[in-house]
Amino acid sequence: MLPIGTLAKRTGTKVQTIRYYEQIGLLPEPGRTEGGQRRYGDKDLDRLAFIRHSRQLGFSLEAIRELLELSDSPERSCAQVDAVAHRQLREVEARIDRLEALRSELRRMISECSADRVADCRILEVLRDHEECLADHHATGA
Amino acid sequence: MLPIGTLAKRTGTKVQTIRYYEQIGLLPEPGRTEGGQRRYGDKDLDRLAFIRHSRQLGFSLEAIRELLELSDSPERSCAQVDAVAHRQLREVEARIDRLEALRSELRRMISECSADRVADCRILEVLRDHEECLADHHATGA
DNA sequence: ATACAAGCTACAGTGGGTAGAGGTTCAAGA
DNA sequence: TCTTGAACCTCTACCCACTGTAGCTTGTAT
Repeated sequence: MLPIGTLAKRTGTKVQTIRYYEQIGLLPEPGRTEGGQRRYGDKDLDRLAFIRHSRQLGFSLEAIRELLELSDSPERSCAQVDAVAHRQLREVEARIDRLEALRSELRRMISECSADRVADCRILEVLRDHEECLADHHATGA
Repeated sequence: MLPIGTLAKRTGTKVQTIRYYEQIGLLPEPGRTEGGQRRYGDKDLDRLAFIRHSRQLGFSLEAIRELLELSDSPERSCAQVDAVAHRQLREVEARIDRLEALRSELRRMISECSADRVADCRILEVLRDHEECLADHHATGA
């Protein structure tokens, strides 16, 4: 039975994060010692590893919750798993598109500025006047 | 003199966001009517437009604060403005790189799964076992 | 005079954690 | 067995950039 610090090291997770996952119901409440310290088994290790790997691939905790539930019913069709993964892929692709648009805007802006003084700086001018605002008014994921 | 709702519409900002910008000192405290309602002038409109354009390009509020300060001293060299813009460009490029890595991982994962049942699902398997974890343990910007 | 849209303040919540205060427990060495 | 000290515990607040709500007040048009 592993204490929380060991679980943390093995999975590359912070101790607080593990407790946070427990708090939001992503990890089950583990057993405790008489003194009240958490003790984990291999199943917990696997589950946490699953969560961390999924996070590394950009899945939200809600999506991970869904994947974990699905993986608990091994006889079901995996179409739903596929759907979650595709959704994630689409989200990543959308973020890339958005960031690539930003990148070219920034590059253009920077390349146009050859001024010395702030008063003539093209960068600031673009930021002030920026006519062709980017399509939407959403956040940029900054 | 414009009330806050008009300013909001003209700049594509929510009313609460304008009050938030004021609260954190990004917008100056405007004049008020006798009854206590905010009234804005053209300078405020310009400043808010600058902020929104910069946000659309992904600049953080801290970076915007810096840009606004710089643009208040028109005789200074614009090298610092350039530096802020370049820093932003590098951040965007880094995020793109990261997301492109995620995208290919996701694509590979999805393409490998041709199972019917959750029990044989390659996607879940990859999430469980994912050996070659991506380089770092940072957040993904999700 | 009245109706009602639009304004006001203050506080809570989002996602995904992270940091710290202040106290307790576990395990190893003497 | 005692003592040390690292690791654990709970609870709370903080990060970013907003967004939403409750409950009230003000401005404006008719």
